Amino acid sequence: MASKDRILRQKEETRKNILDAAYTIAKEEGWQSLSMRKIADKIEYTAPIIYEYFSNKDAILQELTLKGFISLTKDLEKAKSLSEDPAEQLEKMWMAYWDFAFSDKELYQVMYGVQMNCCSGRCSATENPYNLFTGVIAEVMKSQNPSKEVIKQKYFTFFSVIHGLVSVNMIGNGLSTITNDQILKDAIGGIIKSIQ
Amino acid sequence: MASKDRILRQKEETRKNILDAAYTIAKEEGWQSLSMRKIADKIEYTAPIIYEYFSNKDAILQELTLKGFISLTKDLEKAKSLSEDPAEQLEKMWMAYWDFAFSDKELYQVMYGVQMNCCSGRCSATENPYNLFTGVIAEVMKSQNPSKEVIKQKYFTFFSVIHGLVSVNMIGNGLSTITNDQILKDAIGGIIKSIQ
DNA sequence: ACATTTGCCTAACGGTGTTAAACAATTTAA
DNA sequence: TTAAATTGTTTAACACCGTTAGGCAAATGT
Repeated sequence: MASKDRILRQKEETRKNILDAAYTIAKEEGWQSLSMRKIADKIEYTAPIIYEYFSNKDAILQELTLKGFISLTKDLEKAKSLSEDPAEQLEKMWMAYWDFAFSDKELYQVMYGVQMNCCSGRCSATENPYNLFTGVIAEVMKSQNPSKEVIKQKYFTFFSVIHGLVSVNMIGNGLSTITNDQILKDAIGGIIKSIQ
Repeated sequence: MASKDRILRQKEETRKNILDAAYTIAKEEGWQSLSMRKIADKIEYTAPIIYEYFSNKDAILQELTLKGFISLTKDLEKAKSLSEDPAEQLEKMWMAYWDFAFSDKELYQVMYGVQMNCCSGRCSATENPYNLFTGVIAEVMKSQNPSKEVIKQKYFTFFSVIHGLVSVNMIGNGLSTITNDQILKDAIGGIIKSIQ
């Protein structure tokens, strides 16, 4: 029966619709006002239907988080491919990270719990950006034969700076875009120089 | 009638009790599970009473935020007083900031919207830490005659690094305390050196 | 003593996430 | 083809949330 396939495709589609609806609502009204009933409304169903696709609301957020990390990883890989020089790669990657945070603001919020209580459980895809960055950092530092621990430490230094800057900007601080750009480039450049 | 005074004192006490109860519940179960009815339970009243002291739940969070900034400011002033050298003052102040974030974790969360949707409206006390820090930064950089804008920028560089590191640690990252301390001291030291 | 204010509570409204039960439609079996 | 079983979907409900309105009882003022 080929109709089975069609039904399966349809099921997959509603699943996708639920995720899309959730993300759309979050973009339009913020995560705070996202509700199961609103999602149901948007996909033209009633709320309990959603529970046949996701075990609860948190599972929806978790799946969006996963999608976010996949998307971010793609951006980072693309940025890396723009250069051959590790130091340049690193700079471009963090810039891509920064761009991601603001072009997919709500996704970033749910991924890192900015201004919202995100799902605690972490998926394995979380580690993809980590692996990408530490790989390039290792390349930049290779003349120093750094330990895994040192690389990890350097990564978190980078991450703290960028994530801090992102958070501060999402909460709203009264800094101009130009100033932010300068802080960002200064910080990234500074750390890269310090590890070379 | 001196009984008026007693009643006024009692009213002030319940107000304080509400704030204390809210903070206690947040510490015990997290901000997410804080509810008006739980607060009422803890102070042995029913929920509507709270609205005679605070216009709504957000007002409670806002007042706790205010208390947080006052407390943080006090810590920063104390740290500053430990040294006469501006650069040293700056280091000690950021260390105090770090300590505050973890000894009053929930307060920090509500102040800066980490893992929760904090109240958007900012009180004037928010600017107290800002003024303290920029004052000392200006002192450190005084030989360069920096503009207000530059000082602001340097402040936000500091802030981003520290707040980023704090956020990352509150979300949970798998870094040891020692590593964090090292990153923190490296970062603070690095920035101070870069502005001297 | 009565009238008024005050303190506090119960009940309710509209919302939330989530579950159970009922109904309708479709597929399967006889 | 008709009866049975399965699937899709909805309605109703539960327990909770923030918040408001109304009423009761005690304390206060006159």
